[in-house]
Amino acid sequence: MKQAHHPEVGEIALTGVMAALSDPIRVGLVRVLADGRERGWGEFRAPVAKSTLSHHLRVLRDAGLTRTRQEGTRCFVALRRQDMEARFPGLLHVVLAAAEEEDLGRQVSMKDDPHPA
Amino acid sequence: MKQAHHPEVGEIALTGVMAALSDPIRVGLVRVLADGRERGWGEFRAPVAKSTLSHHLRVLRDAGLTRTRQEGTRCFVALRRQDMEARFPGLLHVVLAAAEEEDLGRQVSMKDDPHPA
DNA sequence: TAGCTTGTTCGATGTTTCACGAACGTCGAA
DNA sequence: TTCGACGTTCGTGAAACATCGAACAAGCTA
Repeated sequence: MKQAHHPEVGEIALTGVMAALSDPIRVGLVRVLADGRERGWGEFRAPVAKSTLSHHLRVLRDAGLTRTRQEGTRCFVALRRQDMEARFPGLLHVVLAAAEEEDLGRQVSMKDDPHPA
Repeated sequence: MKQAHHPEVGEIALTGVMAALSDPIRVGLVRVLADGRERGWGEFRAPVAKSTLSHHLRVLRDAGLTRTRQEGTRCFVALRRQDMEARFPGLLHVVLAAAEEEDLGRQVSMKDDPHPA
C-alpha cells in the first residue's frame, strides 16, 4: 500500500473528470460521498469485487475527484468538493443534480446506511 | 447515408453525455457549436481522418448532445442546447466554461473561422 | 449516363477499460 | 511472532474505443 498519487487542483483535467463520471458505479460512489463526510473504504457497498472497487476508487482519485487518506491499514475517502469547485465551478453540483434526477448509481450505498429515502 | 437516430430528451443518459465529453476532439466540436449556430459537416476542421470525425459526431449524436440534419448529400450539425438544458439543467454551461478555462479542444475549429480571439 | 462530392460504414489495429480471483504487503492484535 | 484484516497490485480475458484507409451509397452536375 504505497502512498497514492493525487493531482493538484491545477492539474485536474476536465476529460479525466468526465471519463471518471461516465461509469454508474463511480457516479454512485460520488453520490454517497456528496454530503462531504469522509468514509471508510470498507463501508462502501457496491455490486463488484473488491479489486474492482479498488479500481474505481483509483480512477476517481487519479481524476482528482476524491482524496484518499491512510490510517494504519485502512483508508478513508472523501470528495474534493472545494478543489473541484475551484477548478470547475458548478460542475459537481450540476452533475450530482443530474445523477439524482436519473437515480444513477443507486447500486452503490454505505454499510449501515441503506440509502433509503 | 441512412437517417441517423437521435435519442429523445427523456432518453438522454448522463453516463452517455459524460462519456461523449471525455474526449478532447468531441469537446472541441461542442465548443465550436456552442454559439447555437448550425454548422455544415464539411466546415469542421479537426486533426483526424474524416472517418474518425464521422465517428466522433456519431458519438455526440447518439449521446443526445447534437442533432444532425440532412439536406441532399450534405449534413448540418447543431447543438441540442434546449434539450440538454431540459434534461440536465446547467450541465452544458458549466462544461463549456470548464473547457474554456482549460482551452480544451482547441485543435478543433471551423473553416473560415480560425477561432481567433 | 458518367463522374464528382459528401459523409457513412467496414475491417484492421492497437490501446484502454472493466471485471474477476489470486497473490501480495502492511499494519494491528493476539 | 503468528495471525487476521485491509486494500492494492497482478495476471488475465472480454469488451469498448480511437484511429486509419478503403470501399460504399446517395445525391448533385455535367
